[in-house]
Amino acid sequence: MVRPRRAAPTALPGTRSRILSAACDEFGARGFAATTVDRIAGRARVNKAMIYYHFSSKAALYTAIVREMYGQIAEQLQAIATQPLSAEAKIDALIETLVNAVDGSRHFLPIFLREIADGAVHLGPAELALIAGIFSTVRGVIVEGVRQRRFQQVNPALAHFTLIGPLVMFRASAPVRERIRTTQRLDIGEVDSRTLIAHLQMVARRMLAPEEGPAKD
Amino acid sequence: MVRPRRAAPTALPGTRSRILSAACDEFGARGFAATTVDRIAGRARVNKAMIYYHFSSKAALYTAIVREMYGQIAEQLQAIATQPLSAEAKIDALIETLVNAVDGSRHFLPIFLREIADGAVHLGPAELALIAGIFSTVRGVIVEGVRQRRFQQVNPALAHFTLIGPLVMFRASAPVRERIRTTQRLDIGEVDSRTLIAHLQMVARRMLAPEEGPAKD
DNA sequence: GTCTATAAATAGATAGAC
DNA sequence: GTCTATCTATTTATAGAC
Repeated sequence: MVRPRRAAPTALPGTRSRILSAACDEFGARGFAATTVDRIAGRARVNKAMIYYHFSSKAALYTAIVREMYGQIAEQLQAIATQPLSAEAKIDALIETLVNAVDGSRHFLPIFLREIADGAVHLGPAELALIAGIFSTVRGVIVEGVRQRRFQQVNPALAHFTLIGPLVMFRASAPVRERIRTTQRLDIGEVDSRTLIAHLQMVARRMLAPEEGPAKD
Repeated sequence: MVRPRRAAPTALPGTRSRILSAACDEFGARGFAATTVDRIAGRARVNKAMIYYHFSSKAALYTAIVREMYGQIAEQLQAIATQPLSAEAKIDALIETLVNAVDGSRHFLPIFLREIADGAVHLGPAELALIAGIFSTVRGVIVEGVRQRRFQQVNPALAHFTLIGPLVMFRASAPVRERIRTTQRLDIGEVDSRTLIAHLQMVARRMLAPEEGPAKD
């Protein structure tokens, strides 16, 4: 699926990937508008003109990053949804994969949150399709479980965001919590990936459990 | 608490509030960095120089908006937490108040989400204290319920974000869902305030219910 | 592929008249 | 309080040498 980049024979090693990595850092830390091409170039240790040699514009560089980031996670989730597992097991696996993806990339959530806040104005149909795919996969498993009467008659849209909302907001707000902890003397608390996964799976189990009779565990 | 503005005797009516309203629209729609003082001036139908007469800088205008927005909700939540109610009733009331606040302001969530994503770099101690107050109030009710054994032994930080995360992400993502619905033919679904409140209260009740014996309702 | 130099547009902010 | 005009710095993007 990933089209191999034809690197010119005389290319310096990794220039393009250094640009991508630096841009990811900058966009993740500051957002699209506040990020300057100058800073990306400086961080990547290349001249600014190099960025325009490899990418047609600041926006094209940004969408390239979004496509790579969200393409990976969309694929992983899709793989889970198509496995022959119970709806409960798929939910657990989706949660584990989402937490690992979020905890594996410092920039995944900041970029995601800003696109949500911006109404995805920086994204084209291709990137929007990836986000739609993520949404569709999670939602599909919930609908499947409800149809099979394994889950209670919950609104799929609300159940969907009850799965991802706590993860997204808790992990994304860590820097703000850290500022609050130091300047306001209020420690809200941190948890490791394993604890977070267990909590989200507990919430999902309780939320989705049918009205009568407890969930099977 | 709100210091009354001394309007100069000859002031045109509402200039300052038109600026605040226009700035709220612009910051909410585009974020701090992408918003220009020119656009705010145009929307408020005042000259750009007027903005600098009323506010010392773009940043000061922004923080004034944040203080007003988050000050109001912080007060409302605090009022609930100090009432003589059971922890369960306080949770229900907090949820209802939060949903109504979110649904009552088009710009509340976009601004909040971007500050989360940015690590609150645009906020000073005063604005940070307001956000800390919101966090502290919600968290305090959870800790209270756990201490009274009315809630199960849940991690307060995780329970906290399980309450607000679904609300924030579901409502904030409505514009993106709308784009997905029209361009990707995927309808994830919308709900009214009442349905959203009921769902969040259901999730809270199930999440917090003690291990043995159902919640009292 | 990589660089220097610069174009062209736009940003935040201010001076000063009224 | 409100406006016109402008300053200064910064930004995206490109031309052209090597």
